[in-house]
Amino acid sequence: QYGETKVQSLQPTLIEYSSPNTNKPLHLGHIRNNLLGYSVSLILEACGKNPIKVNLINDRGIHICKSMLAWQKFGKGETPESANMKGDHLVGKYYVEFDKHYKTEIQTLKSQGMSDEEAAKQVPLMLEAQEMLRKWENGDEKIHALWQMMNDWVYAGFDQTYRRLGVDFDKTYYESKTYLLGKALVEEGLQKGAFYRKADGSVWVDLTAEGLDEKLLLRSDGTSVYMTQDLGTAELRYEEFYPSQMIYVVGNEQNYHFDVLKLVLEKKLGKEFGKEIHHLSYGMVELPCGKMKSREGTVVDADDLMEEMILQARESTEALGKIDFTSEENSKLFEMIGLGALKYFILKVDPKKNMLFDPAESIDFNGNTAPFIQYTHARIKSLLRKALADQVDLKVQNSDDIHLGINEYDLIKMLYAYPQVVALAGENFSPALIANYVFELAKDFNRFYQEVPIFKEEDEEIRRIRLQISQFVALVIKQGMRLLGIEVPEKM
RNA sequence: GGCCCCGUAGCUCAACUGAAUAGAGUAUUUGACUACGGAUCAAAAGGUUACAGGUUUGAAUCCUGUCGGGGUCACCA
Repeated sequence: QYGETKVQSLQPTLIEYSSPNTNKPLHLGHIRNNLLGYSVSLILEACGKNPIKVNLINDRGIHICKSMLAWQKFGKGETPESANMKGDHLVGKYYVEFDKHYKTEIQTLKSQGMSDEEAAKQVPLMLEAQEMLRKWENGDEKIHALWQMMNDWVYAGFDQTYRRLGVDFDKTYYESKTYLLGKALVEEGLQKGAFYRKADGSVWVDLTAEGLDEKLLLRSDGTSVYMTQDLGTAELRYEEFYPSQMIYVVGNEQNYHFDVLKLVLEKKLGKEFGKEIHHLSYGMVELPCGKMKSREGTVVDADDLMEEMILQARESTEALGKIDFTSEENSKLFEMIGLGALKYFILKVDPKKNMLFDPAESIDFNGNTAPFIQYTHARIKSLLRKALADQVDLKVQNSDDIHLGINEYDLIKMLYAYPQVVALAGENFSPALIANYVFELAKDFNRFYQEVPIFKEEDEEIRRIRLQISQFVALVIKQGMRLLGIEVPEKM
């Protein structure tokens, strides 16, 4: 029952993760982000904290206008229904479409003798997109209707992806509603003399004394930038929840951004809550060919990947000839194994580190993998079913006078360590610690299982002890895997 | 170029934050009771922890330098 306590009166711990853009579907990088955020929230909960999961959807800006414009120009009224496509994929298709036309137009301009820079400034399609953004910001009704419609398509798609991945949120913020925040803080900083205004009206903060650069906080036209919004959003959340900690699950490419964010809040503005911000920075998922780039089509799509994993689980299971279940049980099992393998593959790596994903070799089902652990669990459950059928009483009668073998001793020691592992994982925000522990436990059990007879053991008392150890191992495996967001089957 | 992160078996990852012989998985080779479920287990082999110095009783871990890889330095988010 580790992990089931939740003290409501505790100050909450805010954890932001996922934070997608609404111009394209989720990919492998988001998967690492989502799995981490969700798992860390479960681990914190198990450590007696009160996590609140929040998502901040980037639903406005030039990139969304690109998709909108491309759809308007080339879409011929296509909808997710008419195209028989998930909404996020459809919108993503037009984002790519925009880029294609953009490149053609820029080529045309260059062939007319323009320089790269000149051409980039004058691409008609880009000018139109910028015009669209201006209209959006001025509240143009038609543009807002289009924006709303296409975003709704995307949300429907995201919901499906999130649900399949098994993650959720307590609260969702939309950037369209928060992007104006932070201006008051900028004003405050100006009055304190922490920031300064340049001749063109733009506002800056000088962090050169802290070893960083000068950073823009407000454009010369008075509009806010990413940093401004993040300052404002942090304050908003602080006032809304009074959290003891605010965790941001964001890739390590934004380390610099968060250094600045903390510095500005803590040192420049003297905000206490700046201290409570923690950037849970995770490494990138690299492909054998290098970094993922959406424009070059080298992204691994989240939906495709999940589908592929589940398919592989099916094939492996059928190859092993284990299909004496009903078809409904089957599909549930294949999801459990396929998604389990994917989640474990990603979570077992230290979050801080970059990791490699090779689609060709795909994800193994043997060795240090979720299916291995799931198999161990299923096997123990099978033992326990047999014990139940044979009406074996698991209760150890006389625990004083028992000689444990080295295998039993090791397993018991291992089981005892579990709460410490969870605590450590909580302190370090590292699901990997739990993954590695559970794997060790499963491995130790398999050795035990292989080397030591259970039902064939003649001494009744020893038999009971072995069964009980098995039962506990299964329990801890199940609990540990649950903290990774991975389910574990009764049989497989 | 400035700043930040990383470099551990062929490959993918560990190493309780400075401790004793650097561990797993995978790939390779070999073996396992007519099975309590073989998606398992056992064994062999695989390393000068990128390199060179330094600190320490003790370094993969801390410091300095070199080489190699990545990130970041937008009036994008």
